[in-house]
Amino acid sequence: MLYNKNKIALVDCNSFYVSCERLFNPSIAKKPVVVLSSNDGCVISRSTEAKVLGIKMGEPYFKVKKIVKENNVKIFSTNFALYGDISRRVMKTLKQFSPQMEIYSIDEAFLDLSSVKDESLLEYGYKIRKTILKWTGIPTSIGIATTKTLSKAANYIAKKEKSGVVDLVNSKQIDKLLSKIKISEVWGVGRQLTKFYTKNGINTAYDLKNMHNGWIKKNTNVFGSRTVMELKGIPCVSLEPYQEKRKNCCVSRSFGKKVTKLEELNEAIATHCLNAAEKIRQDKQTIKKITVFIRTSPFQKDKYYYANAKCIDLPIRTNDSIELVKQALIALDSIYKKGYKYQKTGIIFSDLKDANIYNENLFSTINNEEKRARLMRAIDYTNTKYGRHALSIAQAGLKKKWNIKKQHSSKIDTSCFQLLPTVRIF
DNA sequence: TCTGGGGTCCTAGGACCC
DNA sequence: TCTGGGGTCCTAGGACCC
Repeated sequence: MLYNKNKIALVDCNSFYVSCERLFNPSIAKKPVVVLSSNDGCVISRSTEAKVLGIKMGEPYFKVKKIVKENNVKIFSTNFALYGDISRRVMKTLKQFSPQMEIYSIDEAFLDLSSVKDESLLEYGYKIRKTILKWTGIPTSIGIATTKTLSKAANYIAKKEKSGVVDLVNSKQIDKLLSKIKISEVWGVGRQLTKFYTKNGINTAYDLKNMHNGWIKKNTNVFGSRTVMELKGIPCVSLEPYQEKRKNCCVSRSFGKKVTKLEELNEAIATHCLNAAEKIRQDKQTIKKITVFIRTSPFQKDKYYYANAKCIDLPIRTNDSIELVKQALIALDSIYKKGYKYQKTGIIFSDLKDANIYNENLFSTINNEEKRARLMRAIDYTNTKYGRHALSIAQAGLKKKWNIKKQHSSKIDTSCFQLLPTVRIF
């Protein structure tokens, strides 16, 4: 039988956000470092040294403040402009190693290595790793296997090994390695499935691999079934080299401090709406549905808790900021209740389609449609050239008192000339 | 005091039709 | 008194990912 085995590598950047901060700050190399989520809320990236101190992924910052202080852990607020740019460089470098590549997230990508000989896979992995480190300064781990799920597992092992590369394609050690992986660490097994599997005595990736398909199908869904097949080495999830356009677009933020007034919520929603509209225009898309949601802190689940959302089905598809803000504010007004301390608000655009599909709107309610499209282009152009929010609309407000907290930002942006780090030579 | 943001896919159940 | 069966489509909510 002539049969081409899949060979898939998963390349994953180590502690990606921390590594990005370290690029321009040699003094924090080998020190405990964490990066916080938006609003300095949770820990979302940790250096190895910080992990050793017991700081957990996703933990609220206020809960680890003591450890941070006692151990002089370096803290950074998120700087997505920086991480996004470094990510682009990593991906561009990676692309040279395989024409078939799927960018899976900001810090990882699947590579099709089917054209590499079995015996050369490990060596090829080392070469990729070395090149990425040399060209971008970012350390990576690489797992190579015959399915995506197995390459994820290989990557998990690689993260713990000094060499940083693990090849399972011809390995006789697969079962031994899989039995070292806790069930909760398997790709596709989240909190609920972990609970269910452990209850049924399935504690490792190896245990799961050996389950009968019938039992899995009966007790879980197609997802669960797929994961087990992939662990057995049968590919069920294919590599997707072409990035499809998004189907939804969401912009939401927690407030820097609690908000009670409708006027401030209006500003926030208008601001989020403008950001989301800019994104979909960039992708040349239009939308049909718009959802606005507000909520108080979910950690206060009593009479002080309130959450609500309103979805508006637009009469015509559009990506016009002014029209979208108008509709969003109507939606917000319908769900706003006085007397609550709001913690977060956001906007979701759904039913996205390519703009050129519905170019002509027979019953357009927006007058001078062509003129408005030109206005949007002018706004986008100005904001690209002179910085975000250079041109906005009045409803988005100027003071933005509700805006997020960001107390520890490195303020470096490698895609903006003014925010490049400077080097002084004495 | 202080708990992120942005996605995808699946499923159950309701609305609706004949 | 007795109230079908089968299909599609849509939506909200849940689970998962990083």
